[in-house]
Amino acid sequence: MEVTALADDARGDLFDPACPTRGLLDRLGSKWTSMAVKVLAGAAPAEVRFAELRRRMPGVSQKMLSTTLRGLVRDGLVDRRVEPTVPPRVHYRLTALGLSLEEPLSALRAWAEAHMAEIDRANHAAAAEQVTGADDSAVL
Amino acid sequence: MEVTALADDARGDLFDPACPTRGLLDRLGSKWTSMAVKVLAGAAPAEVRFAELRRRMPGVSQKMLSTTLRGLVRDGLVDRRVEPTVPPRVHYRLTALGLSLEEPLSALRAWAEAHMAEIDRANHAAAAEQVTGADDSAVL
DNA sequence: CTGTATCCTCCCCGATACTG
DNA sequence: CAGTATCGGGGAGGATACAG
Repeated sequence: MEVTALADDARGDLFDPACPTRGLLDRLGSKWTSMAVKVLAGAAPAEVRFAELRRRMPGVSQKMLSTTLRGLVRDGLVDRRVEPTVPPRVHYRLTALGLSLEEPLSALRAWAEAHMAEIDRANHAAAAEQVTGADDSAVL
Repeated sequence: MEVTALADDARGDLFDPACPTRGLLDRLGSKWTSMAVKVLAGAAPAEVRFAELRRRMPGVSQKMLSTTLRGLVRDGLVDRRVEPTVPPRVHYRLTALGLSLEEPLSALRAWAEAHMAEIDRANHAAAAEQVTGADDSAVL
């Protein structure tokens, strides 16, 4: 692996200071991050083990869960505690910073649950216009 | 181009109903979406023209702005109004749905502005541990 | 049990050029 | 002015195998 250890998980040196939101959304946008935060937040302040975390995130692979958690730990949003047994047990929990993120994030989740169906309908309507020859005057 | 017109902008038939948040974050995660919403929300209820929008989003290309806006229109978050002049003028503004998204989204922006620097520091600290041989006892 | 190492595929996004 | 068409690089992320 050599010197590549430096660039290991680095997602670039962040972003344009004028728009920190992009840096945050790049992270939350990665497929499993928000779900991991959700599960960890739901269990807080208790810890969650790797396998348990995986069970609560249907569809995630070992690799992606590992990668996701490493990113969160690196960002200081999650704490990682290793129980030095054989086999090892690894526990994760949100840091104070991670917990503080849960608040605005849950607001976004609430919006999603309330309005994503509407977005879904808008998409299907747009698709329908395509097949009907973009005849928008008759829609509805 | 043929029948591909159907699949044109379709980002899949959405997502697992159990997690509408993923569908939303997939959209907000795309590079220019959140910025476009921000600019449009800042101008609301006024409309913003394509070129003006582009000026307020430093670094965006014509193609990506066009693609981003098309996605937002398709999702029902943005309205598009064409002034049939020569050359044409096209105006964009958030729909009621788009405006409602701005609320939780601005909360996320506030969190980002308040805490991304901290995440930045955590990342640099993690990088530093790599070069020092993971000696975390001496950090700080 | 909790990871890491490879390989490989898909698609996001940027650059560039062209159109009405 | 407001787009669309095309090409190409690079990274996200899934499958699989292996390790401590």
